[in-house]
Amino acid sequence: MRYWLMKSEPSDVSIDDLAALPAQTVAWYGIRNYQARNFMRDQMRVGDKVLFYHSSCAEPGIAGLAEVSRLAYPDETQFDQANKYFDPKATRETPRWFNVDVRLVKKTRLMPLKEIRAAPVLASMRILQKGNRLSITPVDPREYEFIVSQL
DNA sequence: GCCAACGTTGGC
DNA sequence: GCCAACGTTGGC
Repeated sequence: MRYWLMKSEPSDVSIDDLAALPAQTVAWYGIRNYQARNFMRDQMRVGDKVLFYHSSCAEPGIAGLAEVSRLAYPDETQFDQANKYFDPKATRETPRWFNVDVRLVKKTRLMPLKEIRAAPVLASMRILQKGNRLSITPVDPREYEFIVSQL
């Protein structure tokens, strides 16, 4: 089993939005970065643990725990001309983008980015590295356990 | 809104 | 295959 940190803009899908969705589950649509896509398509398995992270907002940080509830499948938004994630180069026969489903495990207190940054155990997390923009990153089991212990 | 960092695109 | 230009991310 693997551990991940997945960023979501709360103005798009917040932890409360996730809690309000049917089955508290969301398709992680709209990923248009190959490295992040490959993590979902090639490495994520049902049951993998997810840190749900709020980004691009007033209080960035970890907002809850979630898990992968469905293996990667083609991202519907790439086929929808009206969608901002539409990709003219993608076809049903050869989809380019994939997403998993993510289900809420529980909403937690918000663990702010500042607090993550202040913890020596977490110093090597991808999210803290300069210039990191990847919206999906692997998390070390030790890092995951530490974070859960702080929530 | 600013801006550093990075990924992607496309002309050559 | 190089690399300049451009677009995006995301904290501040």
